[in-house]
Amino acid sequence: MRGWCRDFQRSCRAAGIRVTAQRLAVYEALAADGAHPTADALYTRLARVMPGLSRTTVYRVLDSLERRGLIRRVSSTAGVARFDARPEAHQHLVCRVCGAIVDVSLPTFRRLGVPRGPLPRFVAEHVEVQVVGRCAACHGQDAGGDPGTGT
Amino acid sequence: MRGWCRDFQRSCRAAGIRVTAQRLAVYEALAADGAHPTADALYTRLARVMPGLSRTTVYRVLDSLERRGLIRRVSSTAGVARFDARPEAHQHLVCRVCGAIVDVSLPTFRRLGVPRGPLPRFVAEHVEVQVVGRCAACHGQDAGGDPGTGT
DNA sequence: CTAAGTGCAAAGCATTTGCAGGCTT
DNA sequence: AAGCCTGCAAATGCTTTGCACTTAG
Repeated sequence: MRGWCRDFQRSCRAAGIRVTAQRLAVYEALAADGAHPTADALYTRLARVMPGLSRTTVYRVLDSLERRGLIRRVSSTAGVARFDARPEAHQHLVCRVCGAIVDVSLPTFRRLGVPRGPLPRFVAEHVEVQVVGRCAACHGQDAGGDPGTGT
Repeated sequence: MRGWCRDFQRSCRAAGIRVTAQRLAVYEALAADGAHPTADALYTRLARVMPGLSRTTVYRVLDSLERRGLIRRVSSTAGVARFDARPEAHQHLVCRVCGAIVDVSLPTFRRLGVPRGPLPRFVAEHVEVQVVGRCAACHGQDAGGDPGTGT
């Protein structure tokens, strides 16, 4: 219940960025949320406990952490950015209607790493696997609506 | 050089949507472009040959085709929507800096289909595999800039 | 004929940027 | 002390919506 904090501070120093209350807060909130929150979701949650926090800062913090590889921006079919602090390899179920993202661990993909073959002028960093479809709430529609909350 | 047209018309009828000049044009332009163009890129290209075409229409056409499954919205880490008309299974190299998407065919993933295991209240439609990293133009930066054009 | 599709202009959100302080190092 | 970070407000950029007209079926 305290380890992540020291680890995170170490990571920040190693990455050459300063340890600020905002970075700590955003990282903790993200790590505690398994639903791949959006920047705005994190802001809303944090603003309650950290008045004065700016939405801009949340965006900037997420951006800087992603640049140093401390968190990931998960790719999605919806237009809003979603983030992930979980380092372990896992796959995503993404609903093409409401954009919800759920973690899964599919044995078939579990041990597939970054392909070692010659990639055309490209530096591979990691592989993302997404099962695209429709979640329970969105089953029935073809797409376009927003029946689920996506959380 | 004419087959796609009749096939597309048939698909539209089967999907219950009308065959219009705009739909034909957008679909043809998308199918002819291997770079996973954005809605705006398609609009710009088409506006030259089809004056009066509206950007709104391009968005709406892409949306309706995606809803019926005639094309796909490819998931990406960047904020702009990119589309794909290629039905064959393939994987994507996505640059996390400039958002460029390149097709690849990785033997390891080639024959991996939608997992048949019990997915938690989810209707799986297809699987997407992305190798995230940095393209040649963006190598050197950590992220954030826009050195490449992404096309 | 009639409902789906289109164009235009304006609105809507998510995200970014400029600038003046504030706080980590 | 120096410069990275933050907050605020305004700007940007992609995408959607309202409305009246057009056109495929």
